[in-house]
Order: sequence, then C-alpha cells, then structure tokens
Amino acid sequence: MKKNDQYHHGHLREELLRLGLESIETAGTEGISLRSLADKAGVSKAAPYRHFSDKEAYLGALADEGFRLLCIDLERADVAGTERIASMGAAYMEFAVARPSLYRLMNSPLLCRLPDGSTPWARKSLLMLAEALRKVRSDPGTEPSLDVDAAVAAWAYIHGLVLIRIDGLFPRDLPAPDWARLAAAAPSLGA
Amino acid sequence: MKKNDQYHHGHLREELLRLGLESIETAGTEGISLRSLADKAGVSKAAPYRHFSDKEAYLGALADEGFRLLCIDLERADVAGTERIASMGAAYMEFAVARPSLYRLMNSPLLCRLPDGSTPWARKSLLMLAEALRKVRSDPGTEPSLDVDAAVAAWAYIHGLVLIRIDGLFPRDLPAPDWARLAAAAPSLGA
DNA sequence: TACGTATGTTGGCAACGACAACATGCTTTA
DNA sequence: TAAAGCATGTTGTCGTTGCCAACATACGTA
Repeated sequence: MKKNDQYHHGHLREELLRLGLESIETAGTEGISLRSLADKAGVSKAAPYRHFSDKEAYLGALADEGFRLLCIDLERADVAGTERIASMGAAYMEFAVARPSLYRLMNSPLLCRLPDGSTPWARKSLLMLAEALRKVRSDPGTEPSLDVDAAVAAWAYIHGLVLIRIDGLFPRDLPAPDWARLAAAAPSLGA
Repeated sequence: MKKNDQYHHGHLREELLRLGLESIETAGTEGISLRSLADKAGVSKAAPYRHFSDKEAYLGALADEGFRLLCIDLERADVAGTERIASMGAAYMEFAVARPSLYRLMNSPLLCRLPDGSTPWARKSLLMLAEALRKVRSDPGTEPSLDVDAAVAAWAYIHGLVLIRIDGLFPRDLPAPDWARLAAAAPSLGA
C-alpha cells in the first residue's frame, strides 16, 4: 500500500483505464473527459497527457481494454461441439448488452484511425470468432480453410443485431423481437 | 432573392440542416459545432438555438433529414419481382458508403433519446424495408403477415455489414470481402 | 552523489454548449 | 393605420474541455 498524497501516482495509466471502464456506462462515452478522469484519480488535469498523446489515443486504449474483456468471455463460451457458434454468439450479445457504451466505442471508426498494432486484443477477438466459425465448418470434415465472406457475414449479423438492440433502434411501440433466438440463429448464415 | 445582410435570415433552420449535410462528411460528426454552422450561415453563434433547443435536437433533425434522403433512394430501388430485396439492399449500402458519417448519426443511440414522433422519416424507412420483405415472402402466396424476427434479422445483417465496411473494422491486411455479393445475400436470411 | 529521465503540476489559450438580456422586424388586430 | 405581441437574431458571458508550455518532483543509474 502506498501513501495517499504522494507526488507520483505510480499506476496512473492503469488507473485511468480502470476509471474509464467504470464510468463509461454511467456517464456515456461523451461524458468521459480526461480532466474528469484525472480528478477522480486525484491527479492534475494535465497528468493523463503523460500517458496518452491525446484523447483519441486514450479512447483507443480503452477500447482495446474492452476487447481484452471480450476475449475472456469468448474464451469461456468456446465450448466444443455444434453449439459452439450459438454459445459464442450469446456471449457476444451478453457482453454488448452489459456494456453498451464500451461496445460502441470498441466498434467505432476511431479504431481504424489508430496506428497499426495498437489494438492487439481487437484483432485477437476477431480471430477467435473466425476460428470458431472455421472449426464448426470443418467439423463435418470437408474444408478446414477460412471462408472470409462467410465469417464476415456471421460477424455482420451479430454485430448489427447487437447494435439495433443496444442503440434502441427498434421502434418501442412494435412487438419486441426475440433477441436471444435471433442471436442463436447466427450459425445458419453464409451458406 | 433577398438582400444579403438583413437582420433576419429567413430560412435559417433549413440552411443549418443543409450546411450540416454538407459538412458532416468532410468534418466528421465530431467536427460539427453549432457555432461553426452559424458562422457558415453568416449568423451569430446563438441564432441556431432559436430553431433547436440544443445540439442533440439539431443532430436528431439532421439524422431525420438523412432518413428522408434514404427513403428517396429506397423508393427508387423498390423494383417489383424477386430481386426487390437485393436491389434495396444494394441501395441501402450505397447510401451508407456515400454518406458514412451521416449513416452513423442516423443509427446512433441519440435517436432513441429523442421525443416520440420527432423522426418520422426514420420510421418510414424502416417500414419500407419491412414492407419490401413482406412482399417478397408473400410472393409465393402463403402468409402476408409481417414476421418481425425475420425483418429484424435482415435489417441486422445489412446494418452490421454496412457498419463493418464504413467503419473500417475489417483488418486492412486481410483479403477484402466482396461487399456487393455479401449485401446481395440478404434475402437468403431468416428462414 | 549527481545527472537524466519519467512523471506530475500550474497556468493559460481557444473552441464549444448554453444561457440571459437585449435588438429587430414581421403579423395580427384593435 | 398604429400599436401590441411574437418570432427571430445579436451580444455578452459562464463553465467545461482539449491541449500546450514551463516548471517541479522523484526515481533510477552512472
């Protein structure tokens, strides 16, 4: 345990990411400011700039932190057998529903503006989905190679489904869709 | 034609929306400020607040303006026959690719925070998609009723596909998917 | 021990959203 | 027609934010 008010925080970078994950869902992505985070960390307003070149770099790091958490959930859901995709699809949707603002940040155009290699977990999570899809398809024993278009189709479906749900795009006055059933329908895609 | 520097602009609301549509793709959604728009319209910084209660109300109006444009494109693509959905799917993707920032705004969580009935064109465009889907399915002559889950499935697929494309989420170093073919695959959904 | 570097602080600037108080000009009606 | 009322635009201001420069502090290392 460190003394309370020392000049150097010690783990400010990790603390800022932790605080970001904590407040993004309550305050929304727009409600996150480096100044307010610095306040919460008990540190001056300019301190975050010692760890992140600008706000976009911080949000990029926060997004990748989100992908790290997603990878953990996907790993846990990666059961063997035919229900592999359904299980991962459900885990994927549960993650997004539990952390809607973070999920949006993770899939925002911000990511592709970041320097290559700055979001390793984002790449990892995509490869996990693609690999699971590949395994399911090669289970019958035909082609073990990855069909890019099929993977994108499945990804697009679950991604769109999740966004329509968490963004509240579906009209409130119409009968609500069966989200779980729709999420489980992902494997029937890309024939 | 009106005199140039008169006290009252006359069509400020429409002008602000027009300027917004014009600059959103070049400056990005984050780059839009009511102040800069007021400048471009040759009007003082507080003038926009006479027409929109706050920035969110303006962005909501801008989004609905986008849906109006989308409705026009969808209407044009609503050809009769079996390729109805493929045609509308292509039009949908072309719209989003041509106006990525606007498309993102139109499908942002902002919409569901707006008062009911403030985005009539958003509703219209969704109903157009659902109606087209219904027609295709009843073409064989079985059930004319709308299957909500099937409509959401098709919507989610094309929505996710478009977002993955315009947000640049697909890794640049992997072989690019065939977007057009994927978009045309929408009708095979939700069996 | 002294120096260099990483980390944190203070002060300040410009842009922005939003509000209040005021100015202007159209519209309606007495 | 004239005055009242309202819609619309202006000026001034405040608080917040991103970001930079100059400075302070502490840690590691030669």
